[in-house]
Amino acid sequence: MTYAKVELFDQDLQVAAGYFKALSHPARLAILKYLTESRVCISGDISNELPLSRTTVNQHLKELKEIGLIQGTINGSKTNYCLNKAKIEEMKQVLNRFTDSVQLPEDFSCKS
Amino acid sequence: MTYAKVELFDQDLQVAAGYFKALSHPARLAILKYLTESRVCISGDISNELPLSRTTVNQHLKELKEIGLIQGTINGSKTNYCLNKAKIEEMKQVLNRFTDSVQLPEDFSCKS
DNA sequence: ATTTATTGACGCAAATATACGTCATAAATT
DNA sequence: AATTTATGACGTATATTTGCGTCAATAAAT
Repeated sequence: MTYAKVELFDQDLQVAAGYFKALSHPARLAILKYLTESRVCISGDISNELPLSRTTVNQHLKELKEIGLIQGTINGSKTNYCLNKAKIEEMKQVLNRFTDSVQLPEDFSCKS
Repeated sequence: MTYAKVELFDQDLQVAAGYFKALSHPARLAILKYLTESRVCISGDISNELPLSRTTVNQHLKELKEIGLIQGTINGSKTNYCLNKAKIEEMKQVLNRFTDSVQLPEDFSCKS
């Protein structure tokens, strides 16, 4: 998604890696978890929930927004952030498709 | 897993984020995929499969090894790398536990 | 109209990740 | 024994991520 060499890999691996990357920081997991529970909330509320400054949380929100997992709706001077259900479902599919592809057989063992 | 602030989050989020991070680069996904198909192989073989130098691939292998997803067995002058089935299963559980936790209800919609 | 919130954009410093080349080491080959 | 192979450790340059403070802009409240 970011480094030059990344583009030399198969498209499906790039896409999967992109989602994994979006989930690679606990702050972003915490945000998704919080949005799941509250369904709708404003960004300010979220930074109160996390041990990070408002600007840093905002940056994580931006990242999640850019990959499409959440969406922000402007409401007066506030912004309501919530999960993008369709995108989340798509992500789950992509992630499962990958993790399923590394399924090992019952009798597997490391033969050295 | 890496940044100082990461440790301020719940343990389960840290663990999940650690696995997601391990999967956040297509080279590592390609390695896992390749190991799944060949079951056992040497590191040199893998770098031939990827558009990266041997040392870079070695570094990705090291990362996967450190988190436990793969293991390397020294065999003479060669090293046989293969998947650590138990750890992979554990990872899948952790990842699923998280993704399941962001399951949204049928009637969900962004209320602004 | 003037403050007071609420946000996002911008820039900066420090920490990490990525990608490689070079070396050293040990095994296999000649 | 000398050479070739195979690997990992180490160092380095560059790119990206984190984390945060400051500012500007807009909305809300006084």
